[in-house]
Amino acid sequence: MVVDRLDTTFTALSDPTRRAMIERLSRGPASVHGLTEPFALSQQMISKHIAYLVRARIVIKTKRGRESVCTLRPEAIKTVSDWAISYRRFWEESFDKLDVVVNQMKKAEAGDDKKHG
Amino acid sequence: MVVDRLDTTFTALSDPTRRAMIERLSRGPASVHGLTEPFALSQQMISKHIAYLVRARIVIKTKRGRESVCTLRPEAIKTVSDWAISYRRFWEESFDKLDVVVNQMKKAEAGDDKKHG
DNA sequence: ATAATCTACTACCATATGGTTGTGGATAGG
DNA sequence: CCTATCCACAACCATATGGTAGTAGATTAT
Repeated sequence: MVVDRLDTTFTALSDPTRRAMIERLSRGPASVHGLTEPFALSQQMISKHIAYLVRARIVIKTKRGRESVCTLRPEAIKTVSDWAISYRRFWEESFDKLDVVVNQMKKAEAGDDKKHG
Repeated sequence: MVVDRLDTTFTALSDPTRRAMIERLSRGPASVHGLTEPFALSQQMISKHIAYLVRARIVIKTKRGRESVCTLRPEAIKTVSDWAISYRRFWEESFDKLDVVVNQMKKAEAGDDKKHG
């Protein structure tokens, strides 16, 4: 079930329009029409973009009369965060190593004035 | 500079082979050949996948003799984490609301036995 | 020098994606 | 009922991407 949702999730996130949609939806649900206005794109393209978000289960669409209301799924975004954070140890270690190097350089510089002429 | 690196970054992350490469590289640098073996893909495809990671500045390639050594850029992964975490407030609020709903349901259930009979 | 190894470059194919245009269905409002 | 609005569906196009096959360049080993 949780299989390769990461594929469709990251694909959905690779487009700036869709990320902007997420930003918009993070402030509350919106209809397809409501999502069309700010983006200067055709209604068809907006629907297509929404389809990618729905496929990745980032967004849920609900019929309400003649409108389709789009709602953001918080868990989906958290999934991305979880993926990245699983490498937290890696980048923190790297930054620690960088600190060590920087400090060594500072020490070397401090006792190294004569060489720089 | 920081422009739309998110586009290429998320595109790079949308493929399971490339995510596996990142996993591999998070445990240390590797040559193209070293990355080819575990994946049962042609050398050409591996190079192509690496190209996507390089384009997104997730990986850096360095020539060493006849080899190309690939190194992971920790900052790149952190960028993804930062993006997701920028919505942290959103999903935490949502989960809080969910908690409220769940608690209300529990309360309702507790004093509601007669209706279900 | 010759051969084996590591990598890049090119051409080629199928599918996915961003985008347009046209249209039809369903609902809301006059 | 008639019309405007909201949305979906289909056809179509250009480009990007996953993948294969063939080959050539550069470095290492014999």
